[in-house]
Order: sequence, then structure tokens, then C-alpha cells
Amino acid sequence: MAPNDTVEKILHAATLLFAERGFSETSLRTITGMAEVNLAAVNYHFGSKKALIQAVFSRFLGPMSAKLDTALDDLLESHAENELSTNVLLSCLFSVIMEVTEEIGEDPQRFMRLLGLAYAQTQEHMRHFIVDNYGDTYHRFLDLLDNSLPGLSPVEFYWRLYFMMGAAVFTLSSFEAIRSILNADYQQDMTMNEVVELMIPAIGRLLGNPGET
Amino acid sequence: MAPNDTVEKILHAATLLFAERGFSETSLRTITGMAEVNLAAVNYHFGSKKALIQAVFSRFLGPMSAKLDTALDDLLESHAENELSTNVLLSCLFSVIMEVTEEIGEDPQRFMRLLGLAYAQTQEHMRHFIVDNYGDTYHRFLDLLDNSLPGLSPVEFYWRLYFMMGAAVFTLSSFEAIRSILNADYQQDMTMNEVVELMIPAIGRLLGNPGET
DNA sequence: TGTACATCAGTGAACGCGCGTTCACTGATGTAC
DNA sequence: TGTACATCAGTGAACGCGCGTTCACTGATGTAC
Repeated sequence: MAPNDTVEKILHAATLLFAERGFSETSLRTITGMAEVNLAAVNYHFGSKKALIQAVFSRFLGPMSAKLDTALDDLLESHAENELSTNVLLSCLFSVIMEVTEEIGEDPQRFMRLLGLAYAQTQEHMRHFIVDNYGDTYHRFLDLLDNSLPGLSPVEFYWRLYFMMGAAVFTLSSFEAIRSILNADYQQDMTMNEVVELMIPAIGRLLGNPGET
Repeated sequence: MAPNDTVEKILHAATLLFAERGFSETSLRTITGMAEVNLAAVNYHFGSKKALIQAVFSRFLGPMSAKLDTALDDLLESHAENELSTNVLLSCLFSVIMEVTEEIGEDPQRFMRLLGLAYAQTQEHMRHFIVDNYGDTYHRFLDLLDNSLPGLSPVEFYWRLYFMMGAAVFTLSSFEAIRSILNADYQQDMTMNEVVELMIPAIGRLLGNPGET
């Protein structure tokens, strides 16, 4: 197939296994075994296990920051900057995540789990990696979100932002496990999209949006 | 000193190192090195690394569930059950966490980090461990919290509960890292207690409490 | 009171295993003259 | 058109290392008769 079929096979298996077990808990032998690829291929193509982990993230975050940028452009064409509501911005972000994961051919849950694992392990590393590589889009989004919440002091906004990230990343990164408990206890099933729709108004209220109850 | 000085030294070092680096990333050699104790002592006293991890959690969760139980008794003596507000219940929970960590002589941040790491890695394992060992207190608290939020459907309550746990566990488990970014960007400092006081009304709103903005 | 035995906390050294990484090598494809 | 060389993806086997766990052993304290 494509000249770098091997690279893609490794990235796919690594995404799947890292999301399922964690980074330290997944060995290169398990990854290359699942990808049906030689063990040495990881170090040949990526250089090290650490570099493979970064490549797994870049595969998602590159397209996402590009797509979020043009989505924000579109929104700003049809709305004045201070007309953009909190919930519209959050919806926009989640749509981008859903679209890009589908384009790449990975489950959005797996991406959220990777995010959750990375954040839990090393808050600072992760933030540096994102700010260094995708800082422009990241800050642009945060500024728009801040503007959608008038009358909030910078420090209040700062903390509520982390409350929000916690609620979203934590819930969606464990989505599969939480969903199966829901199934067992309430005999009810929900998709990630349905949960995101429950979540957006809830974290809107969390951020300070009066909103609906 | 006490006959089981060694056990306590191991538990303390393990708490500290697991919280700092993660479970897989911390070796028994590092733990016994810091505790100034023989390598074989971990397997002698606890049986395995896995059992040590469980013991580290039980050291916190045992006293916490006992103390939360009596604290809820006290609240129910002075208030009718349906007079207990969401925010009072949340304050009660956080007070218990702060008190018990102080009694044990561990930093509350370290306990929150352990919780965060455990939840991120294995949502289901962790929930089973808690429900199996401390299920009565756990469900009692959730029922009271549910009652403090009238008019919420079970499924809505269910999901908002996870949003809440995410906001709280994620933020407090990375408290040190988030605080240092605050320091750098806004030249302002905050204690965990101050952040908890910001957080309680915010997650009260998240849960559906109309509350103040 | 004295002796034999049991219990228990702790130790030092070794065990086998799986890990990430390295290295010499292969074979196919492309490029220069 | 033919030949020599370079590049590149990939491979098989081995490297040394750190890991959790085990085991035979020690030495102090407690118990039975």
C-alpha cells in the first residue's frame, strides 16, 4: 500500500493500546505484535518510545488545531466577537474533536482516554507540549471563551476553566466504563454525543453562564 | 519505636512516590530506598506490590469513610434530611478529607493525586474497590446528595455526578501544577482550601443547584 | 529458675523475566555517468 | 543501455538493565514445662 503503511499501522496500534492500558503499561513488543510489524521498526521510524507517544498525540492534535482555527474563523464571520456564546464555543470544540477522530479513523473515546491519562500523569508536560505546538489556537479559543463570560475576574475564569477541563476530560476519558455502569444500574444506553449534549449546558453553568437548569 | 514502624515507613514513602510518579513508574527499590528499609520488607509485610497499592488507599479511605459517617450523623441530628443543602454536603465531604489527611500526616494533595491517577487508569477497578470496601458510606452520601437536588431525573443526576467528580478530582489532583501556573501568569497564590471554596459553589451550579453566580 | 522450642520481624543475595534499544545486515528502488 | 553506487524501509538477534519476587537464613522475644 502506501509507502508508510508501517508508520500508520504502528500509530493505530499504539493509540489503541495506550488508551486501553496506559503508556508505561504498554510495551513496544505488544504494539508491534498487534501492528504485525517488526519490533525494531518503532525505533527506526520514531526514534524512541517517548517520541512514539508524542507522535500519537500529534496525529490528533495537528488536524484538530487546524480545523478549530477555520471553524472559529467561520463563526466570527457570521457573529460579532461578543455575540459568541459559551455554549456555541463549547459545541464547536466538541464537533471538531468528533470530526477529526472520525477522519483519522479512531474512536473519539480513545483520544479522550489518551488525554485523560496524559493529564493525570503530568499536567505540566502535557500543557507545555500543547502550548508549544498548538499555542496560537489554544489561546485564541480561551480568549473567546473568556469574552463569552463577562464580569468574571481572571482568576475566577482560570480556576473554572480547570474545573471544566476536569469534568469534560475525566467523564469522556472514562466514558466506556461509566456507560457500562449506567447500563447495569438503569438499563439505559447513551452515545457519547448524547452525553456531550448533557454536558455542554452543565459545564456552561459551571463556568458561570446563568443558562437554563 | 512502634513494633510496625517499618510498615508505616513503607506506606509513607509509597504514598509520596506513587503520587509523584504513578504506580507503574515507581519501583519497590525506590520506595524501600526512601523508607530506609530492606527491599524484601514490602513483600514480607504486604505480599506484593499490588497489595501495597491497596494498603496505601485503605490507609486514607478507612478513616475517611468512618469520619464521614459520623459527620453525616451529626448533620442529620441538627437538620431534617431534606434540609441538607448540596453545598453543605460537599463542604462536609471536603472537611473530612482535609481532617483525615492531616491526622495521618500526609498532604491532602497527595491523596487527591493518588485518586486522580487511580481513576484515570482504571475507572472500574477503583469503583469496585471503593464500593466493596466502603459501599455503605458511599451510597449514603450519594443518596443525601441526590435528595438535595429535587426534580433531577436519575440519569441526569448520574451524569452530573461524574462531571462533578471529574472537576474535583482532576483539579485537586493536579493542584500543585495548576497553582504554579497561576503563580507565573497572575502573580497570585492560593491554598487548596481557598480553591475548594471557589469550587463548591461552582460544582453546586454544575449539579443543578440554581445558587449564586 | 532453667532449658527447649516457636514465633516473628527483618535481611542479603539471587532468580528469571520482560523491557527499550542497538547493530550488523538484507533487498528493493532510485540516480549518475 | 549497462553498470556502480546511494538511499531507504525493514529485519533478526542480541545487549544490558531494572524489575517484582523468592528463599534460606539470622537474631531477638515470647511461651511451655
